[in-house]
Amino acid sequence: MPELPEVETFKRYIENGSLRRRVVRVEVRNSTVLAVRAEELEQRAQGAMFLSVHRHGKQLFLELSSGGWLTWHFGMTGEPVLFEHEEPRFPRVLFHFADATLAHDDPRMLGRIGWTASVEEFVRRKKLGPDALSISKSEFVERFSRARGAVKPAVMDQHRMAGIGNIYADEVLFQGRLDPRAEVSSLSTRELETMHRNMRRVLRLSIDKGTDFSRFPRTYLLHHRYKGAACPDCGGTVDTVTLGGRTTYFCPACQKSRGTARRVEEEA
DNA sequence: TTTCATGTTCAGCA
DNA sequence: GTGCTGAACATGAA
Repeated sequence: MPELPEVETFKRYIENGSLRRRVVRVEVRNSTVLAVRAEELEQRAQGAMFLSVHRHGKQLFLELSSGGWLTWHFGMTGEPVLFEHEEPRFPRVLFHFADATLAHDDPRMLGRIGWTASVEEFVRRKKLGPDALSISKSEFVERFSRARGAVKPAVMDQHRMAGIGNIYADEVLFQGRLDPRAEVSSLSTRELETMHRNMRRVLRLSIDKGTDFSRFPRTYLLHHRYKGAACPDCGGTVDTVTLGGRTTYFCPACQKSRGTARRVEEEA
């Protein structure tokens, strides 16, 4: 579930019931999801409280009353679940409060929980770009002006800008009727500014709707991510192509570009 | 049974 | 350094 809007929703979820409660016990069911030794996590979190939550891109940080921050990434299938009796299906790490538990529920175990002394230091070490909802129009234009290759992988590159993943990259490009294969350096400043605006609109709308896709406009492409789907705009058939190693859904009729990122030499 | 999946990382190559 | 591809991680769902 987790791209920027989902992680922002997780942030609010945690703020809404998991702050300032004492962690009486940390239970690690699968150390695969740990980016820190289990003993260290227990030592730092047990007896402590979560004071605040910060988000950068798809990364979450929980401030610990004992000092430093818990780093929490959700991978492809992770999510936080606060429960009292009904345990979720795939709890990998559990923070037990006196009368409730906050769990990292994650079937595929691609998420990671760790610790850092400073959010800034962590962002620097991971080389994460600016957050997609915080980046200014001018910095967006500047950073994408320096990129080469197809526009979609550039938008998903967390080093360039953090927060956009496969689903939202496709949606942002569809909203702007941009070909995901278009050479990013062929885009004008005006087109980049429009992309920045579309990106903010899509992310904000998703957060406003609680990331519930069923509440998204029917004009959105994300309702049409399956083989043979019809484009919500022109009714043509949605096509797929692999970009950045991920399946990309787009409407070849609506999303046309002057040039694609494929090298001419390779086509000869 | 096979294929795919809202992510990240790394090796190998141009 | 930049970009691209494929594989690995690990498991459920279609």
